[in-house]
Amino acid sequence: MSQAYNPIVIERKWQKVWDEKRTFYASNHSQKPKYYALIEFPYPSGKGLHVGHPRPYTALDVVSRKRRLEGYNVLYPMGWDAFGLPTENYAIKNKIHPRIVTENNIAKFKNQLKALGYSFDWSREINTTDPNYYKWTQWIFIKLFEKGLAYKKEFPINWCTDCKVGLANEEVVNGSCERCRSEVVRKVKNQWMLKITEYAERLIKDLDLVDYIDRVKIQQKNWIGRSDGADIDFVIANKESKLRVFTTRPDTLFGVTYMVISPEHPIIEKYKEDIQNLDEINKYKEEASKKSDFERTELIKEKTGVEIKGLSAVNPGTSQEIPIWISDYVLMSYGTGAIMAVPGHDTRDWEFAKKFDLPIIEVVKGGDIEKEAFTNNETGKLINSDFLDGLSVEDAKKKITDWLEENGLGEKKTNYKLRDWVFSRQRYWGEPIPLVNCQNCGWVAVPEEELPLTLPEVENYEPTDTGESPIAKITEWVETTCPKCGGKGERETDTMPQWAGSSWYFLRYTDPDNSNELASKEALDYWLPINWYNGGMEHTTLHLLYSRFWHKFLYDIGVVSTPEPYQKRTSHGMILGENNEKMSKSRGNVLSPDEIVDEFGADTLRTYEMFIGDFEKSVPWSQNGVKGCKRFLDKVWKLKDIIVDGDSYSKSLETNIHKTIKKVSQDFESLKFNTAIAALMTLINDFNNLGEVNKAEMKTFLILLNPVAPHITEEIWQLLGFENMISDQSWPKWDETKTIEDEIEMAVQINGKVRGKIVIPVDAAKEQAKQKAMEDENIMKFLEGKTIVKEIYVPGRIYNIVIK
RNA sequence: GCGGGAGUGGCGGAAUUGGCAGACGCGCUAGACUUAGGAUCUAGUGUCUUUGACGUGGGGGUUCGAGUCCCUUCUCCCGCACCA
Repeated sequence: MSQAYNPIVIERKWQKVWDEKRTFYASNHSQKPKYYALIEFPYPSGKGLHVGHPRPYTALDVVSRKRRLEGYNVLYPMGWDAFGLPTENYAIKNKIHPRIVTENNIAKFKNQLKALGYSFDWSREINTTDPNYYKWTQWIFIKLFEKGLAYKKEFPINWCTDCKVGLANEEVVNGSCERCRSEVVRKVKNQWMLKITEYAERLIKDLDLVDYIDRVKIQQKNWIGRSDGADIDFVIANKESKLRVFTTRPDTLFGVTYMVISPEHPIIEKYKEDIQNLDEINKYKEEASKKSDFERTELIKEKTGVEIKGLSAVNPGTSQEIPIWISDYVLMSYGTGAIMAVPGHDTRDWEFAKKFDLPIIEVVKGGDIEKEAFTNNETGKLINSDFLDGLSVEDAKKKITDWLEENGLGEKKTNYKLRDWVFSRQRYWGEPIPLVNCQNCGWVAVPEEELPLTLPEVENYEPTDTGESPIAKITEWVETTCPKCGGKGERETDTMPQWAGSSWYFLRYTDPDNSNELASKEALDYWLPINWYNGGMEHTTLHLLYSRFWHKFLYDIGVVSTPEPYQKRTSHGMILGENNEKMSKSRGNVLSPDEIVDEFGADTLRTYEMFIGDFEKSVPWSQNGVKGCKRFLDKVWKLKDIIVDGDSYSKSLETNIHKTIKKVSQDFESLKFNTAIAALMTLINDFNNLGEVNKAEMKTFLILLNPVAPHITEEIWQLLGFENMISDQSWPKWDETKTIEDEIEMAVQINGKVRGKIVIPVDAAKEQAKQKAMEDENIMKFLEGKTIVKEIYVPGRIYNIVIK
């Protein structure tokens, strides 16, 4: 009788062996083909890991371990995305330096991760708060600045009233702070911005170059929000100025019966002398400005607006004079801040026109514009539109755009919803923005040799209500000399957002200790692109988009050689609490991996994380499910008791083994970890039903299971006296011809209903199947007295007899 | 409203893409072993009026055959939200 399965002892033992042997260290110089697998590095919060974290980590650990066995030089690194507000808030509350808090949290996270036996190359561990790291974050910022992609702008930003910090558009959810759920208000601030919009088109187009799951591509495309149309100039009657609008439906030009401009539109100020109802207009403007964005979106039901009396525009199609209105449903931040209103064919314009009794003209036939706007642009035909009459919407768009361009009235135009990235944060725990403001020279970059520009020590990290970073109070740090002219200068006191350090971290892993460059060209060229990157859907329009932008910029300045950082992107579903609710401290359903490891072992946790359900969907935790996986590993452990000699697969198991190799190999590649494990469970049931397993079969089984449960499989391998370690073996291959059973059980249907089963050779002819079927009592019973009308025989699949 | 995804046992989920629905696991039932069982093993487990019928959210259709394809409809989840 063998000893009992003791995961605690076994797991510590093998983790030590892997550490000492540097089993999973990746080499930058290898004859093997490279493979770079990546998961999103965690933010080391004080709470430690919860059982949701290991899901993606285990998945790519499985892939990484499989790749190594397949002969690849694999890089699977880990690090810490450690700048950020929670740490700073904790530091403020407990009066501990954020650096210390970060260190402690990292130590905790690292211990937890180590206990799970991941094949990370720990020699490449990085930390975004390490000055040797953020030196290069600052360096990239300076490059962006030098290329004109970082600029400072007076800008109404999203200000979180609780965090006291400006937020990116991407960080505002339903008018509140993504992090703390507090109200977000508009606050005009001078902010550093990054011109991500300059890359909008490439960020869409280059999605064609990569293999991302569809929902990620779609979400990014929607976020960037490309729309094609035209800019059209409307002359303001009896004035020099023109009112430029953007429209996606230039074809409806003849249906424009009025215009609407945003309350903030500069034309109002310009022609205020001519406006007869200026008081009314100003009152409306004031009310609009008081509304927060939250209110604006909440109160979308009823449209409001005021006609600007004294000004009117001329429709360039019809040459008729049309009124100009202001309304807050037109946003200054998109397009030109003015629209041409086509109430017949735009829902919002239709509502507005109905409410204010403005004329509605039908210019596309096909709907009933008395009842609602007709917006279908596929079936409609143009009418009441002069030279466009009779054309389809698509053709009319082309023709009118050409006409506008020929007559100097407008031009083809593409707009994007994507906005530039608000890059300033008024907090302490972030990378200092390495710029100096000089009275003579303006903004000047800190010279490269002075990087990193480190954070100064401060008395306290409290954010200020004035919206200034706590660093602003450290005058000896702020006051400096201009790097350019040597005159008096002041440092920028805003810091970078949390997303900065994570926008390029995957590059640093390739060469983490380099002090001359962010990474050597050689290392970057060797490892890039990342072959497989898995991460959360919540980062699709944040980190994933930002890092693609930075990577493209680095590509443009010759730092990296691939236009895209990630060749493949997948995403995991969330793990919910047992009560089917999102795990959170307030709900009290947070589960730490430590508890599972202590009670069942890391291999059980890893197996369960992979077996729990569809990898891409969210799924509730089940403690019983964990036990089931422990039982499975107990069974694996006990296989030692039924092992027999044999250096090739036995006849009775050969097909099963080949089938399992195929299934597991393929499923590990396609995120179907659950069915891969199910196949291994089935195989072990077969072993037990047979009462024996030979050494050749056992070896294959252990290697197949190894990526999921690495400790127990190495231990059994050693206990059985097999050569070397599993990590030195090769991934088993399957023989396609051997995955097919010689004989199969085939269902025999009568009129589509299963009435019997026959056992026949897989490649048997119809006659043979028929003969067998006729021997079946039940089938004969159904055939009795009936005529066979038709027979469908699909070899290896089905035999269906149609009778009357 | 727009975009994306999903509806299959008591639960998590399978189904070679049009070919035996419910693999695998959990749970449950019975039995064995046991001082004991929240351990282990064995057998069973979609529903029903059980030689059979019904069954993949509902309704219709195509087909020898539909969870899978087509039409229609309902429900839920996620993302965006007056983007002209």
